[in-house]
Amino acid sequence: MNVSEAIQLLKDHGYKYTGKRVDMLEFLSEHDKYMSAKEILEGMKDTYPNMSFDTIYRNLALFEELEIVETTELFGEKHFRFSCTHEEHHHHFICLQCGKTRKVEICPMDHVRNELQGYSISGHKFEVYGYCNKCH
Amino acid sequence: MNVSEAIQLLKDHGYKYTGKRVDMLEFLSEHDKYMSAKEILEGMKDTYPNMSFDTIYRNLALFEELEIVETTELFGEKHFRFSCTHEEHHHHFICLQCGKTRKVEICPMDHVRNELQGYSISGHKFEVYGYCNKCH
DNA sequence: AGTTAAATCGTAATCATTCCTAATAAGAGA
DNA sequence: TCTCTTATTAGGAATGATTACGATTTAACT
Ligand SMILES: [Mn+2]
Ligand SMILES: [Mn+2]
Ligand SMILES: [Zn+2]
Ligand SMILES: [Zn+2]
Repeated sequence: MNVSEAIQLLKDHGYKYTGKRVDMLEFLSEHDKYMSAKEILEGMKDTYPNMSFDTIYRNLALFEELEIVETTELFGEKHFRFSCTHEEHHHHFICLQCGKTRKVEICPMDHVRNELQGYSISGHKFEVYGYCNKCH
Repeated sequence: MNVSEAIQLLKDHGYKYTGKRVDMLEFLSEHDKYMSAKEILEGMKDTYPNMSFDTIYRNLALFEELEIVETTELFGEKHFRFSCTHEEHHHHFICLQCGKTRKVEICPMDHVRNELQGYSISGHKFEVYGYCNKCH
């Protein structure tokens, strides 16, 4: 996933092309980290000083629906990052200080499916928490 | 972990023995599932019709601190279940309909530590979501 | 340029969780 | 058992993230 692909995805689904959406997508794609709605709004302040929280949340929800972003819960708040879905399925180490992520290649699901035969599996989450070199 | 051990743990840390705490612990230990604060309050209604949300949240926070319960985020709300810490480290399949859990023995961390050398790892989460036999 | 529906702003409402204060009760000691 | 101290609790207010809403603006199409 990159910004152009994301914009095309929006168009394909009949959504409009707006400067605010492009800015959000660019901001997200430039940061390899999980960010809260507030942080993302903050990042828009330069170009769009009066951008509304409603716009942030509505667009993030849309991005999530189209799998343009992936989300997780950190410190009781929803956090968002640009999707890694172009790459092969993987998970993340997440720095609890700065939110930065690092790929973790191992996915435990391959081994788990045997263990859970007969269950209807719809998803899974695997995240490693800690502190990156800069924040340690 | 069982109810007696949990009560002893509270005493050891200088906390008082109250009927409400015992009831919460028993209710939690009787249910092998993740529950919200509201569900737990609801479960207390028979014996303590006027129990306050503050009491629920305060005691749950205390239980969490003493590792009597373990928590996760489901549907945007914090959920709690009686701890499995007496057993060897493991993870859970969680039914998104009824909250029931099932042990998953595999823990991916053994394989991951090599991948993340140099990082300071403080925790991890691995959960499998889906629907149990009854809810499927 | 005109039309239409989506997008946005600003603000109000919602909902889970936390905070606060006065009243209550557990535990320790006399 | 009585008293004292301090933790615990109820009830309601406050907080903070997220969602909903009506009025206005704007992208996309003709
Ligand atoms: Mn990634
Ligand atoms: Mn378990
Ligand atoms: Zn996986
Ligand atoms: Zn593990």
